[in-house]
Amino acid sequence: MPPRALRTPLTLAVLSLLRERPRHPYEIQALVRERHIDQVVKMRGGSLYDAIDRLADAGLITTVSSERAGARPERTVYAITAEGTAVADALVRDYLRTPAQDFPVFATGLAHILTLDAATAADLLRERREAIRATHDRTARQLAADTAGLPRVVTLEVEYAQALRVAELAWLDRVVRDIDAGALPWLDVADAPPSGAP
Amino acid sequence: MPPRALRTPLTLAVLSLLRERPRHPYEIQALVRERHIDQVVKMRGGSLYDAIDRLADAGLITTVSSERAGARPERTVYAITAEGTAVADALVRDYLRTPAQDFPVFATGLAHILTLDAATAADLLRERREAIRATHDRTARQLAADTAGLPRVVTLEVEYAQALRVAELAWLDRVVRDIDAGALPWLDVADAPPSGAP
DNA sequence: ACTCGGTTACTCGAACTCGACTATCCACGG
DNA sequence: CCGTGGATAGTCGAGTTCGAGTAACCGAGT
Repeated sequence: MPPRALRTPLTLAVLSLLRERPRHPYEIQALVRERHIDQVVKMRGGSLYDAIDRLADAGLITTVSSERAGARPERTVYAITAEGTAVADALVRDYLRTPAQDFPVFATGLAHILTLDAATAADLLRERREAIRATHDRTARQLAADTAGLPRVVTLEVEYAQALRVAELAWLDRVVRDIDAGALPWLDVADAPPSGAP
Repeated sequence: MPPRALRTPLTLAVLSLLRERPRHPYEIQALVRERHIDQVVKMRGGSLYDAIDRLADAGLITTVSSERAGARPERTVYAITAEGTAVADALVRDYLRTPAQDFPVFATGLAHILTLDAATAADLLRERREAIRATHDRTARQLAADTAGLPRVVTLEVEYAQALRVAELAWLDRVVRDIDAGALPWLDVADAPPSGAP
């Protein structure tokens, strides 16, 4: 099992794109944007080049050629190796099978909600709800348009994110209503440390 | 607005604990574990000390004293400053109001599901469902026990995570059923790049 | 002709993260 | 009384991430 740094969402994206055919880093970057993979995988600036270097050092990908068009910087083309394919496969299985410890920042916000008063909290949650509702509606339209062209299996991750959005909307609705109705008793900050379970 | 590195879930946790009263780093670390804040906020080894150093450099917290008990390492006690309190407040509001771009690794897995065949994928998703179901049941019992003691408002983030779990379970049920029934047409890998939207 | 913005294609250093390590004290069994 | 394991408290350096910078090319205007 290769080290942690070779088993990240970004390295998986790289391996997958190289699985289709050899490419150079910039092409990968462009594809990640074009196919909206960056909505699912965090990719910022130079970290892609770093990831590719690591993969090459570990032998999961190899240099195929080094073209140069004019006096522009060199383009190194990489291809996936057998080990790379194996790792990619194992990674996909892992990601699907094992629920990971994600740390959504909203949960952090909720853990500290008692530093605010009830009315303010309700207002903020309402704002959040509207923002999510907007994203939801946009995604719904997009998914509807897709069903006319794309097979469902290629947009599963969008469908999943949408399902979570629906659930969060419903949850926010309930909580906001409860706060407004006084059905969610508030506490004085001094009494209650902003914590989780006991 | 302070830089990104001072506006992370971990720094917020530190600021919140110091809001209660001055503490030294190890005490903060212990509290984070004790109150299960580490279920919501990523905290590994020395990163806490790094975060505290940064907060101190930026003046959001200050050294109050440096006790030494016996020949043990020194314990530096920190307290929150007015700026620190302001930043913590703004952060909580931000986290509650603005839906963030989280990157759940499961979505990455889904984006690459076509590198597997349908039967394998269904098996993996079933495994995932059972794991989540287990967590769900454990959490449900814990929440039920809490209602006898803790006010609901202090376990909101647990309730939220649970709501998302329920939604994911339902979604997984549907997808697994559809795959089993052949109602989710699969594609040949060659035809379909593992991508998101068009 | 000239420059202006956009695209191509990386490079680099500063900042950040993380796990492994250090070192002391204390309680307790043998 | 001696060692052993856990709690106390933090250090360190190697490895990673990130944003800003560099630098050439290209087409469309003016």
